[in-house]
Amino acid sequence: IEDTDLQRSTDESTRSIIEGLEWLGLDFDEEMVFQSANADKHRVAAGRLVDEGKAYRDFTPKAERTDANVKKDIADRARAHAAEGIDHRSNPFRDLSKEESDRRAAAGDPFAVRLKVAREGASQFTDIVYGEQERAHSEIEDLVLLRSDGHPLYNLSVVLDDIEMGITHVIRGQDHLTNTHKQILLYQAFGAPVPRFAHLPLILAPNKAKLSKRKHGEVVSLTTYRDRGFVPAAFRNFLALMGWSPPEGKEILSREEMVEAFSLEAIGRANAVFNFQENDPRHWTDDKALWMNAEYIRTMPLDQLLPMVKTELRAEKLWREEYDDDEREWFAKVVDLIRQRFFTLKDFSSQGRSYFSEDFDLDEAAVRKNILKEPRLKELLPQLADRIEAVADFTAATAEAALRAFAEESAVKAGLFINASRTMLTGQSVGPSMFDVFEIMGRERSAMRLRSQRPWNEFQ
RNA sequence: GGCGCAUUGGUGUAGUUGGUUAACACGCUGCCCUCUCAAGGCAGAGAUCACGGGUUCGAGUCCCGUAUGCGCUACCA
Repeated sequence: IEDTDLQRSTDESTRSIIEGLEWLGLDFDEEMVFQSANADKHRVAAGRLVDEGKAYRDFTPKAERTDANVKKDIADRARAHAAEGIDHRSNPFRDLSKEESDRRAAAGDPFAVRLKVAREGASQFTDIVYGEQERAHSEIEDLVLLRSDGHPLYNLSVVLDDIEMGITHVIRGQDHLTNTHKQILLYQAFGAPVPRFAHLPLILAPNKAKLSKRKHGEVVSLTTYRDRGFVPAAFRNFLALMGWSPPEGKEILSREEMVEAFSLEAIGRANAVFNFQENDPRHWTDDKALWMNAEYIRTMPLDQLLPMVKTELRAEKLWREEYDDDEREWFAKVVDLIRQRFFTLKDFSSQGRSYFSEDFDLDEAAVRKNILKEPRLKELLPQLADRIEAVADFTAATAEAALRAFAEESAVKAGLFINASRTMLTGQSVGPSMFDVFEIMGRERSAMRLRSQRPWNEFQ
């Protein structure tokens, strides 16, 4: 956990990272290391570099900058320096004698510690994703290792911790590609072997801006996907496809298959756009992510889905202990039936509500189209309820036979009864095959709902 | 301002060492199936491979330039 900047790194932010990884099923084998916990060691190491002459104390007073205008500041200063013909890297303290430096430090003058970057030469490395990288030392400023308050900075801390942990491969965002050269200089200063690097393309917002929590809100947070009904494996699968593609072209991959198929070499170099429309609830996140989630919901092993549905129903106070006990089989059948057209786990408690509770809404458009449009239904539906109730061995097939027979007697199309029944029983105009719904709802409940007066009471 | 990285249909990507009609997934359109909506099946629209030069018999693939986007250039990470 790279939390060297204690002001920005909050418990909240690290908890969100950890929860997100856990939810995705990305667990880890070793202990979690907090960079901030090793600050003392990092300070000592920087001091050693000063003693060896590889770093120096900079007594220049700290320049105050705000996050908002750093980029502009940097550009402005670079322009000014170029105009006046001064080397922006020049620093009067770089070549201060050791005695003078020690004397001022002992006198209590505040100082930052900077790495003394060679003026000549270049650093290079082979990135596993981006290939050969080279950067002249003249492009690298004498980076600050320790702030004047003694606080170690990120570039120093990562390198030191990675050396201590024996890290062999550093895999991170492309935003660190050019920083890597500085870190290599540090590995060399400490006489440690340089690890392999693999930089990953970034994920951009639809307007191609870098995706950030501040600008794009909850759509970037993993916990959002958990809370809005994503199956972890589905989102993990979708995410894996941003910037990487499986060699065989098969896109739906289990964790095991992904481990098998994955290689750093197959990662692309262009940033990926995460396609979502902030103000459209139907497209609140990437369409393909939504599709992938639906695909998982309808095809994953039922016994893996059931606990997720249980959690969802419980959160919405729709869960009954019988579903784990006497009605276990029934519950599994309902879920299997309705999951076919659901996109998120949330749908089980919203669109699927009528299967688990008598307290469900009637969709007004559905009621008008399927029930109120045909006035005779007010008379016929209760009669249909009688017929349904009279069915001896109640199944989808026998319910269908009864309904069709009554339709013929009443000289109406079966479709009229079917669509009306769907709305009476589920409140909706769409859903699974109606006879399966009858069977699932059962004889009593079906008859009772067919006799309901709600459509006329609520919409007339 | 300097340096770096990238650029294939709306989105995610595939396109081996340059070689026929640029492939797949999502999305979109139509048809079939059908009690509705999905799913599924079939068909289809959509890309002058950012632009301009060059090398070559031949370039999405190689070279140069331009543009655009992103990143770094911080006593942020």
